[in-house]
Amino acid sequence: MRFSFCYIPTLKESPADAEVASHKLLLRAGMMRKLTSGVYIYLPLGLRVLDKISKIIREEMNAAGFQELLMPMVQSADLWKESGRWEHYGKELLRFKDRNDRECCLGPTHEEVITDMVRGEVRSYRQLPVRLYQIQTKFRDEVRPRFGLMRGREFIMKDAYSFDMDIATAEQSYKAMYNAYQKIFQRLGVRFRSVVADNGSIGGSFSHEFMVLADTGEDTVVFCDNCDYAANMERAEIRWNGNDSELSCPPCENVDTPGAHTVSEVTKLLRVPSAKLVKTLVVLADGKPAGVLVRGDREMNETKLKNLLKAQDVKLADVTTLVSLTRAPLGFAGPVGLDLPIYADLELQGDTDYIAGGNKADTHMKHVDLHRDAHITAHADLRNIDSSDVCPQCGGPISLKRGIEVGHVFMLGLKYSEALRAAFLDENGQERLMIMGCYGIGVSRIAAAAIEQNHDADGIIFPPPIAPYDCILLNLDPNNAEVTKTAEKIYARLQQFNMEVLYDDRVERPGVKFKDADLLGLPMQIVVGARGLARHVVECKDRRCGERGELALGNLDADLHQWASRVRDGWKTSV
RNA sequence: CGGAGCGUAGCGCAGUUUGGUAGCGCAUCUGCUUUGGGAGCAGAGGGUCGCCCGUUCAAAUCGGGCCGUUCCGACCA
Repeated sequence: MRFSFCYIPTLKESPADAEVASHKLLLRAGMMRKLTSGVYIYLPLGLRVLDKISKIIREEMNAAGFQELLMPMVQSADLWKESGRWEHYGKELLRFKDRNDRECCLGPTHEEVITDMVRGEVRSYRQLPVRLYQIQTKFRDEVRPRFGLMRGREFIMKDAYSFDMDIATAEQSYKAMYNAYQKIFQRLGVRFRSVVADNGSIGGSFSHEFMVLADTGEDTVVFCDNCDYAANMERAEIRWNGNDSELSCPPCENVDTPGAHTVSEVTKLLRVPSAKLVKTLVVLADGKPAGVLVRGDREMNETKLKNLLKAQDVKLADVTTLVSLTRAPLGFAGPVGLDLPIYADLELQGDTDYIAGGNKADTHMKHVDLHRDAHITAHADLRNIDSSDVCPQCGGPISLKRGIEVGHVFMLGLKYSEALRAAFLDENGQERLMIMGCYGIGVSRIAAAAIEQNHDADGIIFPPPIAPYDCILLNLDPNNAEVTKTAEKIYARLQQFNMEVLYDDRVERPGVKFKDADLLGLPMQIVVGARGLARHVVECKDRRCGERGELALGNLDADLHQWASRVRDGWKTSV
């Protein structure tokens, strides 16, 4: 493609509203523009990247036995009411009414639509399994869109769905997708890990996430340094050694702690480590209040609590509710005498003699023995794992890293087939519900994640599999007949080799072209200029490592091939 | 939803404190020179200062309301 024919509006400066590298660079490289919050126009170059990603996904999905279809973005509310998600999905579901006053929504995901279709079609176990996917625009009215393509409201997603007759074949579908995802992310050229994950509002029985590792990731991922354990922090279990201590504890008593609302204020005042404190959090689980106890140096894990209480929604109680329940100002809630169901973190079963809030202004309580002084409804794993914990699988040391979720596979079980009555007759003529799975990949998010992982001060460094072009060819002096003749010849030759080339034939100064070439991040640069021609060579550069070389005009084909494979191989070893 | 910031030419910003003719850099257009890492000189075009209401002789500037947008938090597949 000739640059002079292209719409590639590059920018020298980053727009002020871009915060992270991928957002800035996608804008600067002329790959996208913002229309409104969380909604972007994909410009020609950006679209090529999305197409490359989609092509790889399609190939692996097809190879895994899934067929592509395309479902509508506009959906009727009826199906969502039937599944129960019209009430539970929350404000992310963009709802509106059509001219006949019928309630509709924009599809944030398609379990309802596809299950409705399949239940109308499939009657017999002979028709199963059904394995389908689509690549389509989704809309989720996110509370806080941010970081450009990383968390948009409108975004492109590949979503796949499987319907099986029994658990065994459903697990085959799941396994097929898990393996396909491994291949897809390997082929895309991103550094990633699969981790055990929580099912969240999609529901179902178990799931894995595929995480691109990058500091700007919004998720925290836990890895074992010894074994293959890897999990999302939301989900990472804590190994508790169960050291029930029989230490005697003196009777509890109040202690004045004027103005000490926070754990750090209390520890400072009483000169004790924060591990000797019990933090009492009052939460509302689907509107019902409950107390949650974790050690002073720990963080509560909302996902674990939500799963324990089987609640749709868990949040910290607002101050008014808190004050009326504890009869004390914020910061002085405690378990003793608190008339609520109380859930305590596992490790609080062990030691005794804690300091806790006194449910009274400016008062804490010391020598608290939770067994003796409080009514604990249940003990459970309710806190976030941290780097002082050990691997729940092998007991080895763990490390925490940031990740960007680019894929998620779910075993749904009966969640939707039950709600929407997706049933079939088995070989005995018995009616049974289909076992479902669903599998998502954030196509547009991958583009952002890949750039987060692969860029430098000069611009993007595309992994070759998703680069919009394989190569950029710079004609440094379009007014020089000899230079132009050679550049045109190389341009034609590259195309004969089936290389995708962006030919910079613009009447611009060399510096402009060099800067744009680095910014766009195409893997290989070929430079045709008078200096090189005087020595019967053109120059080339590997964008990734910056290595430069020369192609002899007399041996062009062979030299080109050698460089192209060098750039490819150099990339592979760096992933 | 809570907190904070921002909104002035296509982009990046100054001007707002202390009201008085709308500015700078980049980009764009014309001409000349230049031509291997975002050129130089000369000239030109381009803005209802987010919107509405108010105060004032006079509002980008002061007051009120609204809208948009970004960041932090809460939330999230």
